[in-house]
Amino acid sequence: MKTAVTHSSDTKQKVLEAAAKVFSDVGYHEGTVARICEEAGANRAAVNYYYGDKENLYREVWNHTYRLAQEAHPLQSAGEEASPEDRLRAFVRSLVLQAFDAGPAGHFTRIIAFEMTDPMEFLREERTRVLEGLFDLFTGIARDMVGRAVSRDDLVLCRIMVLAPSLGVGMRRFGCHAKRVPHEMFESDPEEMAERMFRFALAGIEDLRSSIRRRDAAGEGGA
Amino acid sequence: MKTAVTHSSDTKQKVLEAAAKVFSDVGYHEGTVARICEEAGANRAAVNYYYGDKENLYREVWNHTYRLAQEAHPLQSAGEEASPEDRLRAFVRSLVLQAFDAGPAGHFTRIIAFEMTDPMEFLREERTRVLEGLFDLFTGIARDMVGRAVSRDDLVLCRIMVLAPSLGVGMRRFGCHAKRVPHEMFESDPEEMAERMFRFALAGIEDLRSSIRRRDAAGEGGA
DNA sequence: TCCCGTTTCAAACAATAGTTTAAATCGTTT
DNA sequence: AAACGATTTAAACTATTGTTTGAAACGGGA
Repeated sequence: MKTAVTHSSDTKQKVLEAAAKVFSDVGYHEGTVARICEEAGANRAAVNYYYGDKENLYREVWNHTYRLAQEAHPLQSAGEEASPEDRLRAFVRSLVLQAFDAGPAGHFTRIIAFEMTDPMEFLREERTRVLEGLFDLFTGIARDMVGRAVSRDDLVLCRIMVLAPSLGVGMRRFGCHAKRVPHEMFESDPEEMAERMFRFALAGIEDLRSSIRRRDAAGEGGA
Repeated sequence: MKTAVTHSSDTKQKVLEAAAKVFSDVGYHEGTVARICEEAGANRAAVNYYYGDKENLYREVWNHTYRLAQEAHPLQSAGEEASPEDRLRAFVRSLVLQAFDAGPAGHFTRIIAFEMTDPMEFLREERTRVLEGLFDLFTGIARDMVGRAVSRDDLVLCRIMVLAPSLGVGMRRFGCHAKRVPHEMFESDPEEMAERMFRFALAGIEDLRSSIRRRDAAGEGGA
């Protein structure tokens, strides 16, 4: 059977992988189809032939690299029954390992970084889906850790203090002047750095929790 | 006197300000000279006439907005004699206030965000100067807070955990799906949020310090 | 071998954006 | 008012880039 795609050349896949590499390296605008096709060893017309246009290729890269990152370092690894602390540890660990993955699974973190500062309008749907999932997952963990009396600002505070470093760690330039990806940013390995980042965040969250307790106690006492 | 520039039209200044707004909004690539000149109420050729080319205009915008941000919320406000805690408080506060400044002084934070993910090669010098100053200033504070036995990784940890949120707070998209600048991200005012971010960071750093003490004590005991 | 759909390719095309140019305008000085 | 330099303007120019096109090459059935 499979009448049509008999010798199914792997050009399509090659283009996708090259695009993932290029886009994660220099972003959508500077990632020209000429360069992508060159790195894929294909003709310039390959992008349009297989993916219609550049925007659609970018969409496919987004979905593809997201899947790769999730498969390599899934965010939901700690089950629902685990303690909030362990769930946060697993959460931070996954993001950091994704960021430092030197292979294709590491592309997604850098693409997300581009999308945070310079969101592509045509990717709104896909981006929103992923980001909302990420934020919701984290918010659930933070809510469980801080306790019932958590306010909206408390959650935003946690989000900015935990997510910004966890995502930003894969960003260029945080290793001061790393040329490209800062894999040599830490002397210790990513696993250990993830654990240390988790502990830093944990201390902040526990401090927040106790300050909320004080705030509530004072509020009840004064009322 | 002033033979040449007698009626010195303010077009040059208008273009600079429009460029600052546009570049901080959509970045270098999407910030076309056409749009900049339109917003400045000037002719398309104004950029080249007054600034030579687009790259040079961007450079001027970088320096100009940096100066504005520094004048509005100077980073060195706490003197050398202040306690490390107070210096960190002032440091975080300045960055957060810069990020949330709704006027021209707020542009720089967003331009820096673009430069972190997508650094322009031709800006290397200027960018390095600013970033190195920022990193060095923070490193000095962190070193004083954590103590003598601080390692390189300790400092990188602090940098990523404190700088990423302080810079990232001005980034789009951290307010989940804010259309553009997330000034409505917090319910409380920037001053209070800065204080809370400082306290969160402080807890993390103090935890780090005590864990280093334990590490050293164990090391000496075991040796 | 011939046919036919698929894939590859080089060239042409169209759109965008930065830059240049030369003429026109304006304000000041003489 | 004439003259001069500085500024503004519209149009042309150039380079880049995404896309389209039509022909050529390929590979497996009939």
